[in-house]
Amino acid sequence: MTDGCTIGELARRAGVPTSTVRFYERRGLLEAAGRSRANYRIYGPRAEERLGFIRSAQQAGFTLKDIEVLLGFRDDPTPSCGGVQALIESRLELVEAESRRLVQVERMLRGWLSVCREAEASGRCGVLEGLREKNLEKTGDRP
Amino acid sequence: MTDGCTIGELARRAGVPTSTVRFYERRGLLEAAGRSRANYRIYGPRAEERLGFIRSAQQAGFTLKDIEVLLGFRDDPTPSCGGVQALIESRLELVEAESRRLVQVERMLRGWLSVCREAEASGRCGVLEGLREKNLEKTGDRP
DNA sequence: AACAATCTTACACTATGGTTCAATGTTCCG
DNA sequence: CGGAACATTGAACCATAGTGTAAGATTGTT
Repeated sequence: MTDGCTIGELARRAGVPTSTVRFYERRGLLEAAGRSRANYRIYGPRAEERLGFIRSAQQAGFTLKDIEVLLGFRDDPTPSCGGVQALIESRLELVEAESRRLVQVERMLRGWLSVCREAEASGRCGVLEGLREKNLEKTGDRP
Repeated sequence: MTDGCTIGELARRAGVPTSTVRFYERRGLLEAAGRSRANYRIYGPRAEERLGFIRSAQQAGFTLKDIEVLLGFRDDPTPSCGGVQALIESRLELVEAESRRLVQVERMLRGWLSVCREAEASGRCGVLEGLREKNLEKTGDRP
């Protein structure tokens, strides 16, 4: 018993509600924690790290399902690393694509805004006319 | 009766399933279409444009709820344009923030990948060790 | 001892954006 | 005429990622 904290502590450190921690356990992302005599979940630093990993992976856009796979690779000393690599690569591609898409979206929104402001300057509300006519000038979306 | 197409036609043009078109109608995003004698929905070019607008706005990350508001401003010649502008501006900020975040995520993923590849080169699968130890080197996430 | 805070469980519910189904009616092509 | 392809409806259902609730046990503080 060098350390070990309750679910509330762990959740606070990770910045998630306790309900989420329990939810991850139900989903099998966090292994069932040890229990205190009062049946409270007791977490060690490994759980904290694991939870941190989950949140990071989530930030990267991995679904919980993907994260299950990633965690599986961490847990299992299998020599076939290809699966993770593929997963990460494909996520990277998606992120890159999304990045490019957001640039287009940004341009679109700025366009809308400028229509809005021009119109404002000239008294009328231009959002309707502007958007009605130009629609969005189809910012090339085909892959 | 210059033109007017069925739901299937409209859906095909917009690249969505017919079920989605009906769903949008249920949600009030598309006004109830006119009907043929056989009670088929008949759409004109305005509906097509409106559907296009919805999809574009969705691409920009607006929720259907937001889009309801945007469409409301298009429909209603109210002189108070501020609401839309605010909506668009706030979306733009979110998109910018997300753009920045994705750059971080990209770096993170590349980091994971390089660990992965190094390890591969040296025979072991490094994803576990690598990710276990560095976790993700906390790519500064605080706003 | 009393009281708040924290923990336990199971189950139900939320929001978002649709999709699927069954039963039935209509239109088009050969 | 017949069958394929399309249309109609309401209702139920899906995935994702949780959140909320009730009812009770435990722990820490005063």
